[in-house]
Amino acid sequence: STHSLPLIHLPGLSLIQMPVRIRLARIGCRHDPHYRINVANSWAKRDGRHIEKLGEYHAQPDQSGVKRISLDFARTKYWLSVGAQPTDTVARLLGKVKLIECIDICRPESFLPFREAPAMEEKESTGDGTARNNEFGQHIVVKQENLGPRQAEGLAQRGKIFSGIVAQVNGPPQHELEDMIVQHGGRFEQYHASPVTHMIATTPSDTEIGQLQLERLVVKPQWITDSIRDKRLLPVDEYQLCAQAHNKNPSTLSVVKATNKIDVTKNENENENGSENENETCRFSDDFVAENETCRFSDDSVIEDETRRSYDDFVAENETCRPSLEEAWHSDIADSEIGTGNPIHHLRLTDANDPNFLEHYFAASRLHHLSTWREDLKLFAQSLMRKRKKKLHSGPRVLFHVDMDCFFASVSLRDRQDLVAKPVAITHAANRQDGAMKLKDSSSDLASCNYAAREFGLRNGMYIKTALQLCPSLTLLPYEYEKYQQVSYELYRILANYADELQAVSCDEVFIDVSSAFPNDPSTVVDPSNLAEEIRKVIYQKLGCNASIGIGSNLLLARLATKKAKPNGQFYLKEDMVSEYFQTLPLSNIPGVGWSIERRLSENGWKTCGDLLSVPLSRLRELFGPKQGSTLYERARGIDNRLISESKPRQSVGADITWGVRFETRDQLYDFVNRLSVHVFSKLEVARLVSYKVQFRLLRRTPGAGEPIKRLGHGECDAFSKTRRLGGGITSAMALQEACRVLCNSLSIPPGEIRGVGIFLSDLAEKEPGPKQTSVLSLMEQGQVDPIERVLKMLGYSQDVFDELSEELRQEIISEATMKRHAEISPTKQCQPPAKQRKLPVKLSAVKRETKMAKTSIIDMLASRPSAPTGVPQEIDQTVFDALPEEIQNELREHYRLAKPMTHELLTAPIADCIPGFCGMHNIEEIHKWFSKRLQDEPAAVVKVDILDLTEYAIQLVSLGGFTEYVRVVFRYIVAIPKENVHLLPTVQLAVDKLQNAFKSAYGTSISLE
DNA sequence: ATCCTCCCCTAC
DNA sequence: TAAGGTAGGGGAGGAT
Ligand SMILES: Nc1ccn([C@H]2C[C@H](O)[C@@H](COP(=O)(O)OP(=O)(O)OP(=O)(O)O)O2)c(=O)n1
Ligand SMILES: [Mg+2]
Ligand SMILES: [Mg+2]
Repeated sequence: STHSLPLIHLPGLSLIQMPVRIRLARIGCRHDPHYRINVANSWAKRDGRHIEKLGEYHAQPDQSGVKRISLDFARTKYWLSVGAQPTDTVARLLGKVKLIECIDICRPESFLPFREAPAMEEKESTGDGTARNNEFGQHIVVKQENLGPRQAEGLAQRGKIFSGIVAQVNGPPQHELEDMIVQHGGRFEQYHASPVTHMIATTPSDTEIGQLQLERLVVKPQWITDSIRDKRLLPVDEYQLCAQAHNKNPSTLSVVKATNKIDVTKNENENENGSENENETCRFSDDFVAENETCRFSDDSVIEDETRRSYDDFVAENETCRPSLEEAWHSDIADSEIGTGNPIHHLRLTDANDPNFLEHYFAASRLHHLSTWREDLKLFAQSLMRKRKKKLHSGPRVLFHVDMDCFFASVSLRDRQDLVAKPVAITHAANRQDGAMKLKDSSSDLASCNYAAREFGLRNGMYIKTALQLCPSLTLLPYEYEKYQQVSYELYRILANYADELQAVSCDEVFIDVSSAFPNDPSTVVDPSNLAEEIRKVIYQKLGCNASIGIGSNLLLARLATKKAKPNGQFYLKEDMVSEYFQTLPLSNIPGVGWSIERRLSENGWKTCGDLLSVPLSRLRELFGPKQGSTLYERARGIDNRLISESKPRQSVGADITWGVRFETRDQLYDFVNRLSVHVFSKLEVARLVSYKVQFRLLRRTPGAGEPIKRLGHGECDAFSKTRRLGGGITSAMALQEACRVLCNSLSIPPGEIRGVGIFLSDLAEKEPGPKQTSVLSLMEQGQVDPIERVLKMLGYSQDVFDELSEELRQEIISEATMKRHAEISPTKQCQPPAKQRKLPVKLSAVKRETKMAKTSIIDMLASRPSAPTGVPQEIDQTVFDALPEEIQNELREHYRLAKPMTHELLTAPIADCIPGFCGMHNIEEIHKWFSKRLQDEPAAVVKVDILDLTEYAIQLVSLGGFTEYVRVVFRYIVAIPKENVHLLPTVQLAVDKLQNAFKSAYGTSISLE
């Protein structure tokens, strides 16, 4: 029966790419490594989710010196027969037990003696496995049958008790429970942050690992086992660990009701004027606001000096003639509150007055993710391309525009093969508990829908209620941000292998220049489609999702070609096709032509690119301005002179919240502005930039506008902004808060009217301008930095400490280290080192004076290590130590002796027992060492959890009180991580935000680097 | 001319 | 319930 699987047609994909692997997953502890032999999607993490377990392999010999392997022969044969690819190691194991030749032993779970370990050098077994000679390295050819990637069918045979269940297992026996869940149709998540439907735990403490589980359904493991026993999904009631955790208490419920009541009233009001419609493309307003009226509040008043006029003054003056009196709904809120005596905002957790609003909001916001990923990926792309040597190519340009098909939907559908052919959409509405009845009113956004859904007219960005009208059978799936991010970074890595140049566009979209893959001679005709095909195959194989590729000789053509290529295809828009292709191409298809410009064009009767051919350039410039006019003129003709990856460094850093903003008092507004300031300043710090200019913006509900169509949305609004330059730069979060408060006051908008708040910093400069770039980075690129590294390593730190030093000190270190290196290299200078070394100015005292980070970390390192016989700290490489000038050696020894009693109190903190991975660690050096190793050994997804764990630990210290300096050291360490590991930027920003939040709620102020 | 401030628009 | 963010291009109109 396993061979009558339905076929899925996947054009252009040969079977060899079936992305199902048979591979090892490491389980067991450090000293008893053993491995599970799993069937898994090739894009899954090594120890992550698998489709089916086939057996186990014990790398350590047992007492009788035998290494044991257990294997379900029948299932293994089945998987091989449908094209699952064993990894090399597994192939060797299978070869050893002769399964590859399909011997007819079919004893499930049988143990076989296995005397020699195969080599364990492949990626999946990073553990402690030492590479050995590979005696079993014969290549195995696995029979490919005509089945395509229907890998999950094996699982279908087991029934789907847990279909739709996403569990996070916290207590033991974790792996076994996860296995059971997967084998019966469910899924599990490893990370605290991931959305799950059920948490499985034996004791309440198991759920305290993260702090986000408060609202989750927590059930005992028995629920799993009993459900499997009864072959059906049992109700959770009797298995809930702690009913409180899931059921809201009655008082909360009643408040929710009260809130709804008000919403109903508001909705009724809205239905009468109901001016906002969903098809509006302009986010803030339907109509253009008359010029010179946009700032009427500040214009009407006689404010000259913004700093001298407080908001209080404004309110006092306007108390008697409040412009908002006519705006009924605002009074409604105030009235109901007074009437019930029930301060709603205290209990309504979803709006901006919740102190944790930003954290929760950002965690859930797709557009926030999209934006931050884009910035991070720009840097990641740079770092990827820096490592590749530049190829020069003078032949014709060949540009690929690579874009994942229905990205969010595709990622989710990897694990839901049953849904691929059905219409599917990714949306927050998928998390709704209540029935489908209410979904048809949902104003939740549709982020991404698959192509089956698009046949019904569904489009990204629609409201769910609209989508359901067009397609009642639509399946809704929730966001899975972790996965999108992982796929994005992997996509970039893959494409960097093919690219001469690479330009990040978004998390699912990249331009690459692949010209050098083709001959210089323009007369030779080579079809770039083959290369595109190959890249798409690799993407599918590695990521399990389809990409489409547009090919063109400039960015515009490549971009337009992608539209035609989709889905799951490629298209070469050759230059000789341009005139025909563009004649009928709607102008709205030109990137940069959106809703507004399209309308202005159509007002002149221009709809297609062909229509613009007869319009003189001068006319277009007259109508649209010099730049936009010229651009339109060129784009309509297929002309695009932009160069790929020609991007300036970042020009601005900001944050903009236009959802959930509902203030009733001035203090609420200020509190929120303060929290947003902290966030923006920490973004600036993580980006290692300084800024000299603040722009503050408020969205004000347009007078007379109806209620927003989107729940807690901004509705129809006008935007008001003020800018302020700070000569000395914005030096702290508090300075930013002050600046924002001033600007906020000068805008003079009643809090109840505000629907959005934005803070944007510009006039940016590198935090340590000049020297940092020219010295450290360039030296590192030239490979001249090793002596510095040795010195710094010896000090227990690397680049991050170095960058904290003053310019002079760094310069000295560099010059000395460079000379030292030359001395080492050149034998003729052997006589010189003593003199040089004597001058080496890397004095610990100077270093310590310069930075607290260096001070604390060095002293801490010294304090935390017992003395070696020579007086050399054990962790310092003796040869490195010996190579140091005597002066430094002495200084090290001296500090080593002195430091311990002095600093113990300051620099040790309670052991973080509750944080996995940090057990027993209580000083920064241990943590640093741990991270250095993890950064080297572990994939980003794992280090990411480490960082979040460390953050949790720091947050616990904060809530304990005290340990401020220690937390600061941890904070600085975290902030420094992305400098060498750009791919961790998203995590670090998240961690920093969390830490800042915790610090602020404990101490009322954010923590600073200094 | 060029810069500055306050916007608007666009893309994902 | 719902999570409508953000960086960059650019225009209008005033100041320099
Ligand atoms: N209004 C939008 C547009 C996009 N996205 C997110 C979800 C998309 O999956 C992702 C990529 O955007 P694309 O424009 O590339 O759209 P898709 O990849 O979903 O579909 P397509 O096949 O058209 O590229 O960005 C979003 O959340 N909201
Ligand atoms: Mg896409
Ligand atoms: Mg895209």
